[in-house]
Amino acid sequence: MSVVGQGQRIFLDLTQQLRSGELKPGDKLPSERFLAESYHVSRATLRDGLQRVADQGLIYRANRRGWFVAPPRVRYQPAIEPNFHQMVSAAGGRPKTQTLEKRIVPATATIAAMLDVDENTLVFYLRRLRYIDDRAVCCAESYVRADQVPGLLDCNTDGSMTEIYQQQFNKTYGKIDIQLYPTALNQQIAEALLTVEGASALLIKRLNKGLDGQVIDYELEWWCHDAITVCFSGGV
Amino acid sequence: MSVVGQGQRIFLDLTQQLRSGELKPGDKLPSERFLAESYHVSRATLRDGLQRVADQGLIYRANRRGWFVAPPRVRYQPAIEPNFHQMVSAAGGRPKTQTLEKRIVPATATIAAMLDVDENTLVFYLRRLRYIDDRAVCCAESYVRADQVPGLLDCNTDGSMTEIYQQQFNKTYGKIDIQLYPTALNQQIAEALLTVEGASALLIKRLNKGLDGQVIDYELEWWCHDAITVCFSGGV
DNA sequence: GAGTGGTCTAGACCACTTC
DNA sequence: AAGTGGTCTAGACCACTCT
Repeated sequence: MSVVGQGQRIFLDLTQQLRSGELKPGDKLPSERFLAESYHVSRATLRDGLQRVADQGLIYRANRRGWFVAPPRVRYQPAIEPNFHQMVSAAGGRPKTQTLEKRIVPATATIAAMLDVDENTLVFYLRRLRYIDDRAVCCAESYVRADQVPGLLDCNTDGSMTEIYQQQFNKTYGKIDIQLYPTALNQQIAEALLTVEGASALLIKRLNKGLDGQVIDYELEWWCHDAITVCFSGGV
Repeated sequence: MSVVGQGQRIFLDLTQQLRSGELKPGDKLPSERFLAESYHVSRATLRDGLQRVADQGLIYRANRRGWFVAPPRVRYQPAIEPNFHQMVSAAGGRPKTQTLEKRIVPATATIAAMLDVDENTLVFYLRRLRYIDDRAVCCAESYVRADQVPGLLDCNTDGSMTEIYQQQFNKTYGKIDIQLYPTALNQQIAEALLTVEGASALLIKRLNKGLDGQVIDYELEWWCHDAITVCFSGGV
């Protein structure tokens, strides 16, 4: 099977154009109908090719807006550098955080177990969007123990939570447990990220403890998979 | 936009069947034509629905063989437990490793930089397949410094490399640096994993150093994304 | 309002797996 | 040999974005 299909041909050609710099980060690709015609394929086949490029993280799709060239991935070291703004700035990008929602909610069984509190204990819930260069790349849901950082909801949460914890409550992260799942976006998250339901994503679950070993918060981060490279170390 | 499309309807229904246990891990789904007819949709739409389920990691596609129910993910802690056989056994699965290729090759610029040797230095190259319960879930390419473990290629590499290092060469891993990319499979790897070019995958790059800080090997692991949950810790 | 992307149909042909 | 998945076509209609 060394025959190259049409979808693969388009993938190879676009990949080449992207690597050679003919297309630059942030550029919008021509319309699907135009591209399909230039490759002499049907729109379905063209979209297959585009999807392959997107799976590699070289382009991404903005819902109903078209296909765009993805910027280089940002190095994300969740175990040692949980500060989004510092991370993006260091990589030469413009970070932004927008709080979509902050409420007090009763802990579900799952959340209660993670936070090490009783079910239905009231906890803070935050939903925030992370931007790099005006593109929403991450939607983060945080469940925070109210007893650890009372009054959190009165703070401006459009910056770094670690800074708030430290400056307002004198709390610093100790151990951080991280789980990582390649998965797909549900409708709500997809909408927030201006992309489509089912778009492939990286789900990072973080359980953050204080220096005293007590759980501070539990976070679900839904990342556009093309935006980051996750890095960490182990061993001695 | 609260209208649920056909693809999504199929996704929801199959997800429900999988969670309820009507379909069990390893089961083959009915043929696409049969499913399309039962949902009263075209094959293209049916495949869209199947793809969404696969993106969640609940089913997977075996090239030309059909769609199968995926077993639960195995916890993979690359930073502290690099032993595949132990990991899978602990999770109740049957692990297997098959060496596809072992050769001596000159280091390319990239590989030389990672291994901290001169370009074109001769290094060991291994390509191995990892199985869980007879399903190939990972294709691993290793570049090993010959000066660290001379004679490695004469060993049976169908087991754990860390054990060989330790028992034959008295070498133990010290620091491990890990990078993680959600990406898509190329043709060669896809073929080895009995899946299709472009299937979404998790690429894990590991740089393994000895206790003396010298690089021992550099490994590229291509994982079927549904097979594992990556876990690690950080902080104090 | 024009153009575009999102979704879907109803076929087709081939190569491969399975029986 | 039959059935299946892999790939592709040539349309269609709608809802949304863009200008």
